[in-house]
Amino acid sequence: MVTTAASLLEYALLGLILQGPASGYDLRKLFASTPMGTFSDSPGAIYPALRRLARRGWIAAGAAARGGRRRRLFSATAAGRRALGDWIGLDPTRDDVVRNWDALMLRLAFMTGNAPPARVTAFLAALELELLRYVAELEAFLAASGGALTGSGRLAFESGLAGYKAQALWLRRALAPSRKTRRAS
Amino acid sequence: MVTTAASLLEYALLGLILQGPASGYDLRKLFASTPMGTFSDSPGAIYPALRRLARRGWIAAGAAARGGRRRRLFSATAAGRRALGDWIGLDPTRDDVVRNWDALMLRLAFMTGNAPPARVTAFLAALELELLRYVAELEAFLAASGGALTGSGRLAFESGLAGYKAQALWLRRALAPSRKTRRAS
DNA sequence: TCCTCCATGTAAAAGGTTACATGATTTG
DNA sequence: CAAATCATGTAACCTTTTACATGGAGGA
Repeated sequence: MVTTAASLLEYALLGLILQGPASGYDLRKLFASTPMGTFSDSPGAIYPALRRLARRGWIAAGAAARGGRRRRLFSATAAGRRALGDWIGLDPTRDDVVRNWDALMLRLAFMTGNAPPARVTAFLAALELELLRYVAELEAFLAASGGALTGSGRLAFESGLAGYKAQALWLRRALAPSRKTRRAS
Repeated sequence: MVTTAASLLEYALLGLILQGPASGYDLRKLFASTPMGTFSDSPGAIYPALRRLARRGWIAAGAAARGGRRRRLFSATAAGRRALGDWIGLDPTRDDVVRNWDALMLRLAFMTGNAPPARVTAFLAALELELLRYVAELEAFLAASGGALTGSGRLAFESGLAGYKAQALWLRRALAPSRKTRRAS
């Protein structure tokens, strides 16, 4: 069964709710006060997204009434857990690397606890492959037509390249333990 | 006069057209075959965006008919040049760093040729300030509640941090020449 | 009581994605 | 001539942004 994909915000909300029931307001605060701040904390995005998740049957609202204050606590359903698992199971593509890096990192962030531990290293290894391929592409571009880059244009390009290379280094470090294990075994 | 902001895609198109007249197809090919590939090359995005730019008076379509093939060549207007200059003149904010890094790099890329050379170093210096501030925030978060980060969650966080640190390093390198000059003067 | 924060929502507008449509022109 | 490519577009759908709206709870 292939469930149609949800938006990145929806997956972010689903993943957070899977770590424990939460209200829309809780989630907004989370986005406003943690490194998850890359997501918008605007109610006009979050409440409709929660409703969509509920309509899909991935989360469900429980009656709260704790303390008397009006609050809608959402919990994840079994279908929700499965949906996140499916999403996490997607392999990184070139397009992910170029245009959806955020989605890759969100999938990674939610892996522990929602997928078998081996999934993490498999994901990282596949990501390293795609990333190194793309870095090679960028360097080929630089070699071929880098001379045409003007002053600040070149700077911007170098910023991008430096960013991708830093991720490659991070990946090598993150994969080092598992590689050592494999070599030793 | 404050012109209302345009979308990032619109600024990308405007900046490219400022470097020389281009058709929608030219721009699509550019997005499909260069590191500008972070932008979508879908006609459903580009052609409407070009029409919006034309309606604003930032670009204008010239009759082409070169070779007989049907092509609409767009050229930038004086108003377009001014609009891009205004946009480039915006200083980097925290929000830019956290959620609009792409826009920052696009502004930087278009600076040479569309703004006085001093603008580049001023921009980079302001960016360095915001970036270092944000990196400090992230490290404070790690120190305060980093223990709560689960396995793969921690990895994702570290990836982000590594990325920002790499940009900080890139910025220091990019600013090194101008700092040396200032020290010497 | 007044103000602030908690908490949830709605409505309009705009932009992008996806998919489809259409013709002209090279190229094999 | 057929197929691929050039070149431009349109329409439906979905999500996000922005701004506004509402009402209860708690503190000064």
